Amino acid sequence: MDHHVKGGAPCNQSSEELDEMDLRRGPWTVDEDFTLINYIAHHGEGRWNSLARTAGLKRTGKSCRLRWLNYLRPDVRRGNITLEEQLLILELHSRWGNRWSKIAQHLPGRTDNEIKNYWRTRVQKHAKQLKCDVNSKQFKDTMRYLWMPRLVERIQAAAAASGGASSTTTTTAATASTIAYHNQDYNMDSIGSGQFNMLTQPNMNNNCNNYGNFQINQSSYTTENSSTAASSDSFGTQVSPISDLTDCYNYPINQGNDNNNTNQVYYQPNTNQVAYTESLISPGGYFSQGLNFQAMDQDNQWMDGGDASDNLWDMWFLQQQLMN
DNA sequence: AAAGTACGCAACCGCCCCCGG
DNA sequence: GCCGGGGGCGGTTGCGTACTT
Repeated sequence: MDHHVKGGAPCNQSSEELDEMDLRRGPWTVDEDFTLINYIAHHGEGRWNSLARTAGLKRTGKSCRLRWLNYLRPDVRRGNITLEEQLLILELHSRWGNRWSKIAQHLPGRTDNEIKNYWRTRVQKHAKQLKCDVNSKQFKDTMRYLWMPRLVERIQAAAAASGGASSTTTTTAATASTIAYHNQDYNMDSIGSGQFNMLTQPNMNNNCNNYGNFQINQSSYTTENSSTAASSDSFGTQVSPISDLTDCYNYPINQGNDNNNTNQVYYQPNTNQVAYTESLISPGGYFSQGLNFQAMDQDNQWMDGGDASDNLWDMWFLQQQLMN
């Protein structure tokens, strides 16, 4: 698609100027991407307005910057938000609110835009379903006491299922949790490092599936034998690349992240061993309110792909918790 | 099969801050 | 101190696609 939309002047430029300069808006073409990449490869980034002019791009500097940062950067990661990343986003958002760029700094390769989109499309959706404000204490408590512990359970379960983790699903309360987050090396064999190598592929998921190696060294969560957590991840040994908050209460697992736009240009990320350590969990533990998730797991397939009645039950339960 | 709806996400917009002249 | 350009950030929009009826 080749939009050539006019109107809506960017900063400091009138629409007449835009017309005069024949600036383009809308989706970027492969040629434009290539031009931008090559220019930055030779001249570096920054001074975006002059960059756009010098490179011959009929785009605003802001548009170039955004395209580069959110899409073309070699180390940018897009696609499935892992369970670990979801947990991080929830935690960091509870700390900082809508400070997307700040949150993004703690998720290597993720952009503020993607995190913001995730929050709006996933988290806010659930707040809406629960008929409460996303900024309300009730909703924050729901995240803290329901969703985040479940995410941790699933992370642990996935790690245990993979056979490479020493953690168990039975843990005791501890003072703090330290989560080490390591990127795996990306396969650069086919593309050669240090250059901008373009490859067109239907999606990037293959590059992301094994991305997270999320270790929970200590846990504040008391989950005990969570059979559901172990079985809820239909993707077996991997930390599910396809998941979101929906399956925290029996909504069908989102099969989104289609990224099937074969016209787009993707890059193999070349992030190498980006280590992240963050003390995430507050000493009090998420289960301080004594919610019996195990019982819910067994009786109601908590977080699993239940049927409609399960959904209703879970919604009812959540609302009861919010009432308390 | 077609129409309607919901969803995900790339891109844009406007505001703001910083910094150099 | 003022001004203008560059850049960052959060909010919003609109399109393509998946899903539902």
